[in-house]
Amino acid sequence: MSSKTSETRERILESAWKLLADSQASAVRMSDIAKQAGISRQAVYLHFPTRAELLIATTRYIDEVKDIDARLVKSRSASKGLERLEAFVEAWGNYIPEIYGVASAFIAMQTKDEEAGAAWDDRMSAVRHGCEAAVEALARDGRLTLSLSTSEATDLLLGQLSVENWELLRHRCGWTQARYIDVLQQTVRAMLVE
Amino acid sequence: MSSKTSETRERILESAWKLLADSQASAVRMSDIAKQAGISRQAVYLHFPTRAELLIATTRYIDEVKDIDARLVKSRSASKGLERLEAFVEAWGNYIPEIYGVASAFIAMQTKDEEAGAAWDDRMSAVRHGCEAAVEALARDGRLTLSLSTSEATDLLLGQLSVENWELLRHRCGWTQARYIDVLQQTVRAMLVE
DNA sequence: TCTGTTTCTTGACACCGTGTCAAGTTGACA
DNA sequence: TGTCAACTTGACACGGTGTCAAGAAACAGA
Repeated sequence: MSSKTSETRERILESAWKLLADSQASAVRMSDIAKQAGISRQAVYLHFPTRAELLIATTRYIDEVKDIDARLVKSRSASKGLERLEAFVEAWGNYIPEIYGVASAFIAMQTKDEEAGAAWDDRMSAVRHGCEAAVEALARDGRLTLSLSTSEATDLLLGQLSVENWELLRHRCGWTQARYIDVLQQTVRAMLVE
Repeated sequence: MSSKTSETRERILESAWKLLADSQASAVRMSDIAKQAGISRQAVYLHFPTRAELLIATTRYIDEVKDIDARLVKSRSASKGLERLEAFVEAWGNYIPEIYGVASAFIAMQTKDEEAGAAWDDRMSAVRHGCEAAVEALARDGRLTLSLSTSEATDLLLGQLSVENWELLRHRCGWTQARYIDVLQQTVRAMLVE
C-alpha cells in the first residue's frame, strides 16, 4: 500500500521536521531543507509543489509517526464529562510540543499564504471538534457553567488550548510542560465547570 | 516642543493606521502606505528607516490619539482587587480593536524581523504590568486562587487578554465585542479569584 | 530677487526567498 | 542497448524591502 513513499520524499519530510523543530523559526527555507536532506533545492519541488504543501505534508507525517489518534483514545473513552475534559487537555496539551515547530511556521505563513491559512484552519477545526465533544459531555452531565452556551464554551476552550497560549506560557513565561498541563486542567475546569 | 511632527510624517502614520485597520492584513506594503499618503515610496523612507520602525511609530501614534493612559485610569484607581481586575479587562479588551490592525502586522513580522519582535515584546510587557498590578491587588485582598503564584496568575491573565485570543473569539468565532468583554470578565474571575 | 537648505520625486539597482524552466546526468530495468 | 524516472545545474521571473544618486520644488533669509 503506497510504500511508494519514495524514500527521498520521506527524507525531505524528516528534514523539514527536524529543522522546524530545533530552529523552530519560520526562518527555515526550502534550500535549508534541501541541504539537510542532502539533495538539490529543485528536487524538493519535484516532490512538493510549494512550501505550503510541504508543511502540510509534514504535519500529516508527524501525526502519523506520533500517532495523534492513539493519544486521544483515553479522552474519547472517558464516561464522565469532566474526565473527558481533563484527558483531552492532557492529550492535546502534550501533543503541542511535538508539532510546535511546524505549527509556528504555519502561523507565520497564515497571513501571506492562502493555502497555508486554509490548511491551518482545517487543523484547528479538528481540535475544535475535540473541544466540542468534551464540552458536550460536560453539558450532558449537567456540569457546564450555565452562563455559557456549548458553542461559547468550546470557543473558550479552544483559545485556552491554542498553540499561541502554549507558546506564551512555556516559552515566554518559562513554565514547565508538567505545570502547563496541571494549571490548564485546573483553569479550564474553573472556567467551564459547574 | 517638537511640533516638528512635519505634517508629512503624520500623514504617513495616518495612512499606515488606516490601511492596517481596514485591510487588516500584513499585506500592507510600503508602497501602499506611500500611495495612500499621496507621496512617493522613497519619501516614506525619509521619515522611517524601516517598515518595522514605521509600525512602531504607528502604535505610539495610536496610543497617543486614542489615549490609552486615560482608559486605564479607572482600573488603576479601583480600591478592591476584583474591581481592578474587571476594569482592566474592560479597558484593555476594548482597546484591542483599536490596535488590532497594527498588532497583527507585528505578530506577522515577529518571526522575520528582530526589531519588530523586540518592539512587540516591549509592548506586551507593558500589558503584563497591568495584569500584574491587578493580580497583586487581588492577592492583597486575599482573593487570589491559592494554587497559583502571582506570577503564574499574571501569565494566565496575559494569555487570556492576548490579541490572538481576541482575534479567535471575535473574528474566527464571531463573538460580539460586548459578549467578549462579558465572558472574559467572568472567565478570568473564575480562573483567578477565590 | 538671488541663494541655499530641506523636502520630495524619479528611476535605477542590490538582495532575498519562492517558484519555473530547460538541458544534462545517473542509474535501474528490460 | 535504449528508455524512463529521479535528480542536478544553472538560469531566470517576480514581489517586496531597502539603498543610492540626480534633479525638482518649496521656502527660508538677506
